Amino acid sequence: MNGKSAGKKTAELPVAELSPKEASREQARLAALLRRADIAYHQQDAPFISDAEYDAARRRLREIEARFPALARPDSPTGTVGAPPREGFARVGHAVAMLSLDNAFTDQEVLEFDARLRRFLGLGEAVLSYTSEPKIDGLSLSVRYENGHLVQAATRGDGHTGEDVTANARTIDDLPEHLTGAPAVLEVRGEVYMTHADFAELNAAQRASGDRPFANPRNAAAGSLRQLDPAVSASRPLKFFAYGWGQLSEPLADTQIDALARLAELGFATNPLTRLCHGPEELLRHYREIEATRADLGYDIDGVVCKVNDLALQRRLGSRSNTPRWAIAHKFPAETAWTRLLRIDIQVGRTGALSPVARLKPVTVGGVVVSNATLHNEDYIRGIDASGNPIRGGRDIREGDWVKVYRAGDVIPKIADVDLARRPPDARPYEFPARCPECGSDAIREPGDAVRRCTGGMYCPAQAMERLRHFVSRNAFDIEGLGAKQVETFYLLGWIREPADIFTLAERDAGGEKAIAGLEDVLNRLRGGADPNEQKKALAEALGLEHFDPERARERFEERSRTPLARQHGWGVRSARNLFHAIEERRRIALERLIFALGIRHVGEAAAKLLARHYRSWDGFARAMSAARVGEGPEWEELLNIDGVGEVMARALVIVFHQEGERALIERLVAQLREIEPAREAAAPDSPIAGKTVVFTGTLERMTRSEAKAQAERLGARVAGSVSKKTDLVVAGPGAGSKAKRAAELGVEIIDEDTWLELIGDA
DNA sequence: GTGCCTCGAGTTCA
DNA sequence: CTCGAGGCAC
Repeated sequence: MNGKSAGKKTAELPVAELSPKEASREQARLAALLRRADIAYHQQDAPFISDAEYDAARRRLREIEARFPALARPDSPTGTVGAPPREGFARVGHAVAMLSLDNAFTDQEVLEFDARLRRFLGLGEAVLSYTSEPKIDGLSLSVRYENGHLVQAATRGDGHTGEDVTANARTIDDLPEHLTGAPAVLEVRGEVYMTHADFAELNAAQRASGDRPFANPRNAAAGSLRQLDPAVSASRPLKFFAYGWGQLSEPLADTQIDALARLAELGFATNPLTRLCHGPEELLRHYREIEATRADLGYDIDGVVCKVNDLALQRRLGSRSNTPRWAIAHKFPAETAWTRLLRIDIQVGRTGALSPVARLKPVTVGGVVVSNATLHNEDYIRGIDASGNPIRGGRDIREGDWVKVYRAGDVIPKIADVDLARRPPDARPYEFPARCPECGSDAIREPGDAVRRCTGGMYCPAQAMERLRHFVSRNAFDIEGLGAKQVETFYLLGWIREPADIFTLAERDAGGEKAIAGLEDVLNRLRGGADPNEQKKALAEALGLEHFDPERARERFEERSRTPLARQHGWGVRSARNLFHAIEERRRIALERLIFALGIRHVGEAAAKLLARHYRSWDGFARAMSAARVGEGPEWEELLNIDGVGEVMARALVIVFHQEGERALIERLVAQLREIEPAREAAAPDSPIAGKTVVFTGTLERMTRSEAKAQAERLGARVAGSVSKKTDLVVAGPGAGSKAKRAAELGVEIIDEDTWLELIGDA
């Protein structure tokens, strides 16, 4: 700048032009201002500066702290500096789930979306209005305001539980700290992103400081928001577009477009390209407009989001388990790249499924280097199914081919095309192995099945190892310090061949345990003895040394305390002990985790939960499975009658409990456990439906079936899939058919949805 | 038997 | 994230 700038008041200078001294002065001024403002606002309820001025001051202070880290003080009112870096982020539950969106890739799919909604709503030929806005390629954030104050910010996570990134979110300029005239509770949802310009600058700085540059703006934004030290986040140029909301104490508006306008009024950035569109043709036109300007936007977008404008209609349409019915993401075609397919490998999964994987000449697709891609199954590689029909997306793929790679959903690498012109003349159609490449057993394909499976069962090393990995996975036994990698190592060492072995590991490692006990003895002697010479003598003796020598004593000490495990690379005495401790703790396990951990085919997390809730205890479950016979008898009927269990799953369960090898494996495991916690008892034993068996049928209008089911279970009822003598109550919506009829025949009480809601006291 | 919808299983890379 | 398939309503 020019020499005059020195004469300007410090408060007016851009932060970049401040000398360290000026910065320090300015920092003190701003900190004092903010502190006074906070007191006036919170304690005296008499603000003397506007929210905008407050935010500007806070932003400036943050900028100074980011640029002059030496000035950062732990008591800074920005609350962003000096906070002790934490282990990770606290988990936060979302009061209103953050759902993901259904995708559309073609115009056709958008037209179908519109047609589906009009059919669902019974609108006939009437035109539905939608909002249409760019889909920002960043990461979703939910920001909670209470009485106008920003109190919490959370990432999406799995949609139900995210991570608490409040301190970091406070450093985003587009997020006001205070709102005026907002509902008492307001959760704003939107996308955190980084512009191309900021991204380039950040990466230049990363390179200059020797740090690794980020692959793309989205990764940079995600990495910046998930910094453990908020001061680092503060120095990153993150931005935010609001596009929706979660929990609200009062509605924002009657339509999506007005709600967005309201958010903009409150001080949030909303995307300027948002339009109201009448009917699907306008949606498609807007999509093309946005596609045309995509390159000039200055930030990444990966499509356009269409939402039903009328919020009352949104409510009527409701949501499926993971996606709202009233919105769709119309995605741009994914980026692709050509590369050479070097080789096709076969992997063997937990259930014995043989999956072909393409090993590729590494190639960059969408900023990420890809060297593997899934090829799904046998038919996919041949491009035709078993009956000779071409399959969707399938190609005749051969080793040596040039292939076009893309990342489905911007994540999973897949093969989109094969360049036949460049196919090597000697390329042969890939011959899918008929034997398991891991154990040599026959690999067969059941009729109607898409995958070929190894028949080696628990005797196939690949399957055994995959089953162990599944056993220790997050929703199964989840043993700290025993991840997929560790089990793999232990499996290869021969220490763990089946789940029960995990629990005898400590015992078998006991050579070391004894040594540790011996060392403790030595330590005790050291602490007890008064005479240093006596101590040395005692120590030498305990370590089997003739004379005391510090170096040799230490060597011996280490050597003695090393058990087989502790001798492993990356392990030590302490980590081994921690592992054994974590394993001990898991001798107590929730029933549903145990059932899931068994890795029975078709029995995933949801099914395991169902079974645990139904049978209540391990004994009840195991006895029923052992007593059941496929296709007949009361136990079989009971199993099938669980809502969500069909014949295929029931068969898989019963068969496992009747195969000698599998059964013995389960028994060996259970013998190692101390306590299997029964499924949670009814939360409300005094509710009117506690202990009753309820069946839902027909269309429920006020809630989804799964919501109704979850609610009934919370209140202590069992939800069954079909009506029998044991059914106490049938809740029938419009369109109920055979089930209501059968209930009437059996004299079971039938009520409608409203009566049901009244009954459970939630009208 | 057909058409949702959800779940299970397998997948990649940072 | 996606595909295939199980389960259920119609």
